[in-house]
Amino acid sequence: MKSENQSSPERAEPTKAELDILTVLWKHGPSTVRFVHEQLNTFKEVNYTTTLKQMQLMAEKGLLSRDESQMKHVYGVAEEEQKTKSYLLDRFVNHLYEGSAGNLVMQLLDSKKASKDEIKAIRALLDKLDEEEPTTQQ
Amino acid sequence: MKSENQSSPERAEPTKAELDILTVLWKHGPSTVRFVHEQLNTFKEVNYTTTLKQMQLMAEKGLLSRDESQMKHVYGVAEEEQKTKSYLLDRFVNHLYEGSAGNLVMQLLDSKKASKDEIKAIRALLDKLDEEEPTTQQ
DNA sequence: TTGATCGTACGATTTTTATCGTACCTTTGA
DNA sequence: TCAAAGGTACGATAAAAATCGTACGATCAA
Repeated sequence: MKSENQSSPERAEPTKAELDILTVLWKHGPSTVRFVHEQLNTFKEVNYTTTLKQMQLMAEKGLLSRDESQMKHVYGVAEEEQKTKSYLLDRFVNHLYEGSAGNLVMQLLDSKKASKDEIKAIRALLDKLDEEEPTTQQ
Repeated sequence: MKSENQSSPERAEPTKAELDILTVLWKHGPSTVRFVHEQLNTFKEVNYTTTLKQMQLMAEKGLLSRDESQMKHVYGVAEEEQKTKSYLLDRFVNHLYEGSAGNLVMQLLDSKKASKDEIKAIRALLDKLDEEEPTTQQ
């Protein structure tokens, strides 16, 4: 069984180190500490117990859930990847772009951070949005 | 051998409190500590000397520049607003969207964070990009 | 059965960020 | 001229985040 801890009305902004761990779990799915630790060490140096402690703390905070039915506990993210990212994106937009997603995108496109294919994909998405919902919010 | 800290030349990721200050300066241009402090206090409580110290530190770090020809020093951002934002955006995209601006935009549009007008503006920008530079980077 | 290995738990400590108290200088106006 | 008001400087401290050392339980192969 997963340990439940579903109380997250108050959401915490993941710290840097936490985000690194979340990233690994998003990419690989539920994993052991050992595995996460190895992944982290491909780009930074940390002691095993540091990773362990970090993940324990995160589980406690409700950022991760864990299956402790085996000795090697398996940790997974507590919330949908998209949900969390969406939240972070929201904060980002609010802080840096006065809440205007358009402003952000414009800078993104303007500074050529998007590749051609990406631009194409974006346009396609725009079209799709356009036709499926003539009446949007706001 | 782990890759040593090589990320970027020397740019520091502004912390939360620092970002608040930058935001004020971006919005109002070069200002005195007093003014910034008052702005900050419209949405959070901080002591005057806290703001002062923070700004001094930021100046020391190179995030702000200051004109001390008057007793009331005037602080301004050391770097273009867009340049800094662009940097932050870049980090954000890299961390959360595997460097794919397209992914970010898609989520942005998908989760309806962009208003109709914004979408329109984005499309216009796309068109402009498209015609002016058939040969893009990357 | 036993010791090497691998796992978790968790208290301390270090490092980084944020905040504040206080000293002391300048300006101003009564 | 002098005290109040408002400015900077800066050391200390608090709070938050990150790291590590060590204890100790389980597993497993010899």
